[in-house]
Amino acid sequence: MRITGKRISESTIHRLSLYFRSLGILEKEGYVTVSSKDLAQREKLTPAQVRKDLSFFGQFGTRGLGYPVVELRQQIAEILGINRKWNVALIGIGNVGSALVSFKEFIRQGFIIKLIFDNDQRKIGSFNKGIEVHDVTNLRQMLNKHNIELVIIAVPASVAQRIVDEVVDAGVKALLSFAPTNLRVPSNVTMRTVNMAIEMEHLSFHLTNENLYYTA
Amino acid sequence: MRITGKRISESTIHRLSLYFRSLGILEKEGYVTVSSKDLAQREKLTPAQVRKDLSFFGQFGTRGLGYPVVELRQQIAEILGINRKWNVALIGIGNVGSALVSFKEFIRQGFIIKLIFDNDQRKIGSFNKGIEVHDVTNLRQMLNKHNIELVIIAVPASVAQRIVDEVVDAGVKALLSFAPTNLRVPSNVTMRTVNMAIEMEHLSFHLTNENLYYTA
DNA sequence: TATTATTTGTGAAGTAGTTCACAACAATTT
DNA sequence: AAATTGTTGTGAACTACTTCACAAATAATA
Repeated sequence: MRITGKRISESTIHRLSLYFRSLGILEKEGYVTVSSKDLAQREKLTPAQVRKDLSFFGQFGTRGLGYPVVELRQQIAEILGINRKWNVALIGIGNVGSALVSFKEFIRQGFIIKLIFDNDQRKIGSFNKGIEVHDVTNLRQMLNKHNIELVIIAVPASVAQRIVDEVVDAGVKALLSFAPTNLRVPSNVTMRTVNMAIEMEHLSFHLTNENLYYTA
Repeated sequence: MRITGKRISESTIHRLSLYFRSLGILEKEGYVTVSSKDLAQREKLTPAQVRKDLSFFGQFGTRGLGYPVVELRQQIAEILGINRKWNVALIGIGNVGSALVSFKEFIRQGFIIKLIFDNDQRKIGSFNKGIEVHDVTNLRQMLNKHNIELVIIAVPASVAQRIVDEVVDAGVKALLSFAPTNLRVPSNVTMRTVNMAIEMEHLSFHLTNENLYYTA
């Protein structure tokens, strides 16, 4: 466990993900070191922001030279917890669920979908990308049996809270939800929500209020 | 055009979307008015935050009583620009694209997918949810002809920037991208990016650094 | 009608996040 | 080997965002 004593904001974590990706590209391009200035430029940030973000977790750079690309990438992977595999379950194999199963980036990052659940008898027993679809009735015991650490919720809004409660009850501490509804989880559980309608609303806001004075 | 003279943060816009959804539920539940306290509770925010957010755009409430549910919802719809229909084009009808076409929330919010594009000859000419798939070669002229105001990018990372450039060139001012790569647009164009791998990395960060002292 | 209870709207205060600016240090050049 | 250049790491300053706190206004009650 890393002890920094300093608060880490969600924005910093988000930017670490961005740095991780840029460093992957830099590595492919053959760069050995990279300066905060270059990294900032690629992500449209300030060099100070990059240095500050990294400084929360240690001193990775060399003055006068910059950061070692391969090593920094590995360090960030460790910080983000993506230097290992995670057992993931997907609940709901509708349109969104199907797209997620095929999302190659997940596998590449070590997020391995081990189990798929649905409540539709026509889907149960079928296979998606080689993964069998299980009856959601057996949710809790299956999650435990397969040591699932991370669950993706891709079910209709109407049943989402019930499923979330069961998942939390099974001891899962991290959820990614695509259900367009407010879901409650205990404070020791992390849940992130992806709501594409809200993303669209940001865009329509900007189109509608083109000349409005707003911040980044 | 609304002139507030004050800066509106992206967080405020995001919360307006949340309020809009809560107000829809409140309306269904038969509430006539709602206090900032109640609204805040539903979204796990502070009452002051709710009032401050709304105050950027006008005075919608009545002291001692609260906000009129139906009217406030309509006002927020107007602010967000979702009191009308928007012509949307979807580029790339792979896994993600297919999921988006079926996403009912889009239609309900007035985001109408008018055109679908792909570069795969086997898909061109076929129909998805009643919408024909067009050859991406004709992108620019089709976008103009159909008055597309908003484009969703669901193509592989490798071709995303080229497509984005064409879309921008066609005069589109708002893009939603699902391509897991850094894309550049001019400053007068709004682009939002949904990257599910980054969402997963937030989760694995929290699982990995469970006891780390971090901010909301 | 007067009094009490609510709840908004907002300036002020407080907190969090970003950028500045420079000492410290490493690499390169002369 | 000294001087110059480049770049990090970080406290301080600044900016943005959130919460506080209360006057003002309305509704409910006596």
